[in-house]
Amino acid sequence: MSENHLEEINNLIVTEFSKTAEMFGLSPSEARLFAILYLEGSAMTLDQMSEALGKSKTSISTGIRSLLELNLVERVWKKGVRKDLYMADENLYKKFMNSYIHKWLNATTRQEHSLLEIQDKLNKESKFFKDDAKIDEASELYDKLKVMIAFHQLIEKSFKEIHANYF
Amino acid sequence: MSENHLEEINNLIVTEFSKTAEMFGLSPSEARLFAILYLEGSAMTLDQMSEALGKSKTSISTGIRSLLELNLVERVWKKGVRKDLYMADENLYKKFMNSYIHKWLNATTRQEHSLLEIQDKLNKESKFFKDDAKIDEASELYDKLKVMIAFHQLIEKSFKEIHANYF
DNA sequence: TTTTACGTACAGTTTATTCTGTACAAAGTT
DNA sequence: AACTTTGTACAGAATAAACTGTACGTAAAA
Repeated sequence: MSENHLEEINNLIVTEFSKTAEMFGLSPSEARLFAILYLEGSAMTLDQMSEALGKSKTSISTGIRSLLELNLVERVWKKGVRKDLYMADENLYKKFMNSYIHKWLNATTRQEHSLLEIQDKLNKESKFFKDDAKIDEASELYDKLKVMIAFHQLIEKSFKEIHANYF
Repeated sequence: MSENHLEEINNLIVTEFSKTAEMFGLSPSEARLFAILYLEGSAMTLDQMSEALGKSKTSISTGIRSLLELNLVERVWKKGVRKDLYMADENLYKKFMNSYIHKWLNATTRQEHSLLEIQDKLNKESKFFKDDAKIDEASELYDKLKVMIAFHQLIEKSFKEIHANYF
């Protein structure tokens, strides 16, 4: 009886916490996998997670790989255990925020870089424009690019500040 | 010739900027729609966007609705124009960040609330537990819940700070 | 060495998302 | 009034994402 209650509450927590993980950019299935692992507290094998989620081992395997790449989960080793063991970091806030901020910083600097390249390209090409209409169009594009690049720089600044404040 | 070049550069910018918009949680199609609209600079009709993206008007219509809900786009009115006109806000940073932060704050407070309710439920139920194992399990769940709730509160704090710093 | 267990690549299937075309209501035009 | 035009609801089609089962390489166990 009370077994069921705990089971049910556990499920509620997993469901709710999955939503939070989704906010951090995890897909619904990655999120649920992480939630299960986090709530378990200790290391789990692929089979255990497969059992807990009712999904194939293959599916869990790819899911875990994503979480590893995001640095939200790590493989641990335990004496005498042959299967791979995986564990969610205890320090939720730190891990999630770190992973998230880095994802943003990576993406935004990369994108800023791309925009700078485009800007450069536009610069070179627009030298050959004679037609006034084209020159105007190019100049408008140029302005937009400037704004977008500045936008990226602001984002970078914000995320760097969060990072500096909390870690 | 140079027409093509501008065309191409425009397309590069749209593609690159879409990725940024995706970081803010837009789906790929929403992102591209926004990028088109933003880069255009002036108001566009559904038909124009449909043409520009090579998608059906129905598709644009639903896409625009999403962007409206996210408050990233607004409907504008122009004398003598019968069709609906939509425009992306010029102030990228402000709009995106605002939309983003509010999305986070909404979600995280809602989720925190849910967790508190679950905590309450667990509290009530665990009063009836006699079995030691169950009591331990309940207490572990309780601890996890506490951590998660604290996690949400930290997130809230972070996002409120960003909001305060920038607006 | 042979056997068994484990994890993942890959192909195919299932499920979810996105898109299209038709139909229709609301508003504009003649 | 009849006739256009415009936007969206809805159902079905196309596309993308998630999942499964089989197959196989690698490593531990017998």
